[in-house]
Amino acid sequence: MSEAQVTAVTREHAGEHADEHEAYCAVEHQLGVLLRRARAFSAEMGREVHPELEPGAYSLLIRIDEVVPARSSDLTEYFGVGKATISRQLKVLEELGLIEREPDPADGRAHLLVLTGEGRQRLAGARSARQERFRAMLGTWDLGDVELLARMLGRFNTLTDSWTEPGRERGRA
Amino acid sequence: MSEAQVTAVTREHAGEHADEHEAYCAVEHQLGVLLRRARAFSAEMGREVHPELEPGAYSLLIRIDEVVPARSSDLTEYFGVGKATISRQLKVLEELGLIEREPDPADGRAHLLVLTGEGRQRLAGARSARQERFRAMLGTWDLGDVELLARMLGRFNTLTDSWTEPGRERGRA
DNA sequence: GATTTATGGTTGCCCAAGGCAACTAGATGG
DNA sequence: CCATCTAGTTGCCTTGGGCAACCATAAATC
Repeated sequence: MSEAQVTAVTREHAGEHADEHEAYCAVEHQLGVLLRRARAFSAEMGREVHPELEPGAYSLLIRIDEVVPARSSDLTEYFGVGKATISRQLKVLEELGLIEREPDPADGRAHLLVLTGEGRQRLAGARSARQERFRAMLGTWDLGDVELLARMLGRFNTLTDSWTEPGRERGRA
Repeated sequence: MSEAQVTAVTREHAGEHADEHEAYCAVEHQLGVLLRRARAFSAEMGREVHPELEPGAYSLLIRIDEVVPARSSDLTEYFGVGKATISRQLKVLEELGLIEREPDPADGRAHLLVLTGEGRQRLAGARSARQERFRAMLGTWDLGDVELLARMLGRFNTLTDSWTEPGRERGRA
């Protein structure tokens, strides 16, 4: 059993009361650090992947590849950012020839997003390069812990997609 | 035992081989989403805390409070961002009367950072407001899982502080 | 002790990500 | 036909942050 789990299980049988506050505190703290480093981190990743592929582009491509055919609004919802941002980034991706935007036959306002061959190729390259970086970082971890981290992040993310809808454009109230 | 742990432990006894790739992939994916949402998240937090206290300021104050007396370079190292950024943000905090910068008696170049009474007060307010938000989000989780999330994030963060030193100013090579 | 080099911080200039608002164009419903 | 709604685009703004140049002090070397 991995380091993290042992500690967790131990604590679970201890005082579940005063610990709560401390636990929120700890999450808040670690998340604070992570988010502060977010940019540097993304940049670090992005740079090694492909200079032409800017940091933000990558996750966008991933998503477009995952859900075909994607629509702009899907992406805004998924990432919890405004459609303006997505629109601009898509424009760049299109100019780089990584995606194509064909008009949605079912809805004249919308566009369907697909990766071009070039896009798919670059994505594959970027993906493996990134995964290499992740392996380099997480390689010393227990496999279970890596999976655990992914799962915890995933669960946290689902929390945030609830409150991502209201307010400040995005879901547009 | 919490949901997350059960799954992890189960998998740990399954195929530890092909899973590795998948695990890195998953971390990468979830982290991508999280980082994309980072801004919105911080903003959301910051706004409710105190309008006068901008999002980024909070974590800075926390750190300054934690390690007294703090020096600018401590903060740059801790957050993994350049000293320029920190310097600017400190200036704002000083103007808001939340911190004071007194010259370091031991080193004429450096400044020692301390929270003012006002700063300490605002920080306390902000802190509890934020924790309230975290409770609202994580409240449905098992206590063990909250602690686990904090721990996993913490471990991940320690990974990144290794590679935060080289390159792009920060550690200045 | 004077000169070089290193270090802590500040500032100017730039970029990227994102929000908001105003707008266009197609869709829907009266 | 007109009103309203919705998908995207674009202009303008703010934040966070990097880089480089710079200043002042410290250390090191001669």
